[in-house]
Amino acid sequence: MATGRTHRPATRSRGIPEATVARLPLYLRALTALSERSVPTVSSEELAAAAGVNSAKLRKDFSYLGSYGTRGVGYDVEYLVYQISRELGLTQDWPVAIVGIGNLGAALANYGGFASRGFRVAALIDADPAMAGTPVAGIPVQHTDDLDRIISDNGVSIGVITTPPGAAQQVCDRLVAAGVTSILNFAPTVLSVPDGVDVRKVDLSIELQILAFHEQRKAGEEASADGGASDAEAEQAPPVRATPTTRKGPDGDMPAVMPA
Amino acid sequence: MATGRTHRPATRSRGIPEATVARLPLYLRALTALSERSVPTVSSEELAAAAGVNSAKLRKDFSYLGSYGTRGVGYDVEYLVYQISRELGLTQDWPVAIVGIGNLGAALANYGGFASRGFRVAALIDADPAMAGTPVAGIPVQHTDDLDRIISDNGVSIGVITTPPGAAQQVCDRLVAAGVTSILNFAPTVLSVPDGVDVRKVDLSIELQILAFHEQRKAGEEASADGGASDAEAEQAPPVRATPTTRKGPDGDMPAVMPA
DNA sequence: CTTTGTGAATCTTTTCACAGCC
DNA sequence: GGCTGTGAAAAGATTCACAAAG
Repeated sequence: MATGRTHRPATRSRGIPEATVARLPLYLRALTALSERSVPTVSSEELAAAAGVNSAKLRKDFSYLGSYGTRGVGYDVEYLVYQISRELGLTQDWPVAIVGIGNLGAALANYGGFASRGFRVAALIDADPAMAGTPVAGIPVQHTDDLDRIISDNGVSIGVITTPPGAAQQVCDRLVAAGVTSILNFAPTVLSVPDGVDVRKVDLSIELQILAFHEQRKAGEEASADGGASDAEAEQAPPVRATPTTRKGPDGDMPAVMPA
Repeated sequence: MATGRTHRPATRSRGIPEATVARLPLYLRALTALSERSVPTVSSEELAAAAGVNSAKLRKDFSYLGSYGTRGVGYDVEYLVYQISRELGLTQDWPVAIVGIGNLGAALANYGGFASRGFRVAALIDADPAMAGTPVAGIPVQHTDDLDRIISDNGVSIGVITTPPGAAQQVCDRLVAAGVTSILNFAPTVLSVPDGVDVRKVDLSIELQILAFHEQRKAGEEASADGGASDAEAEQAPPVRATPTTRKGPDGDMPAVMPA
């Protein structure tokens, strides 16, 4: 949902579809669970169920990585864990810096599942001088002034932004200038970055709004069932358009023209 | 990325594509910013830039809602804010319950942008009896035993799960039994829910893994440029497959057969 | 002249269904 | 017999490009 950037116009490198990449972590999680239970092999059907997808999709996804299964048997769990980990680049260590140590930043720093898979919180950075030195999750917070040096010294290439929205773009620019090429943005802002930098966003508010959309549908569905254009639903006086021309909202439109 | 469930086989109701729905909150945010700056109208080009998409996509998206623009002029900001809000169901109040008040749950409870758009934290629920009564973000934490009653009393239809992964499915089941039909899941677990319930997930670890994938590509690209199968990269001894048959990983495969 | 709204073309993703292999 | 791997078909999303409207 986020990036789509290709930092080189979709060169015919080893092309794994983006949708597939986004599911590999899911498979990996399911496989890790099986591995811990010492399950030796798993079928596409079983694994798909554990990952919450259908088996055809899973098989197609795996086919982009190579032929790692055995017909009539399934997939070797350990082998597949290794292959997917390698494909995702998790056989190496990724130092990560979190910028903006408020409630959310601190929560992420404390989050266990973070370190579990190759990711290591290498630095915490905040603009508040009062926080400098205070340890959060055992890691001392450092001041933004030193951002550049902190990034270089730790070889950070992945940055996590948990600042207030107003500071996000500036922080982003500084991270990029310091050499960060992947950013996970929790601030509700659209970040603009140069080509070659990937941004993914996580936005609570957006997720809730998407849920609200569907929720509303469900509520409306109970009442409908006849195809008629139902009566109004305008609880508050909606704003009137500047030029009240021919609008054609498919249904539930503004209730006729209203005086301002 | 998350739901895909249709709780009725994609009935020809007012069909707005899922991809469009996922972008509406983005447009709304950009529009709200314009509204606050009292900008009266905006072109698809400008708005698209502010939302971080291209203008053709934006126009197509809006076309599903109806014809709300004026040719040669653009879109009326206030009018569009209202229309999108209504479409997303944000003209009504959505009481939300957060279950699992650890670091993350508390951070979300404190998160400002939460309340801003129709969402209201109606209840905080945790399994730890010691937390009961303690206020977090001004809201007293209640015990899981009362989950059922809390959900009904507050008319909650959207639940947020921030429990440890082991508890997530159970909490989910209880929420659904109590009447919740939309769930935002922060726990790294695949939730199974009955038809008619929507689940969206937010997973930090997955996002980082996707970034790592692309990051790895970038690093590899510098070195390559010749099409040759490069030499190994196996830092650790990888697991050997049970039946070491003909695998054909497209490149960077396991370094020949190894004795266990 | 400017900018929307939208068919048509293109690209991506998912699903189907079955040949091929164990 | 069971299960993977994959072409081919279908569905969905994005982009193009331009007629229609102001």
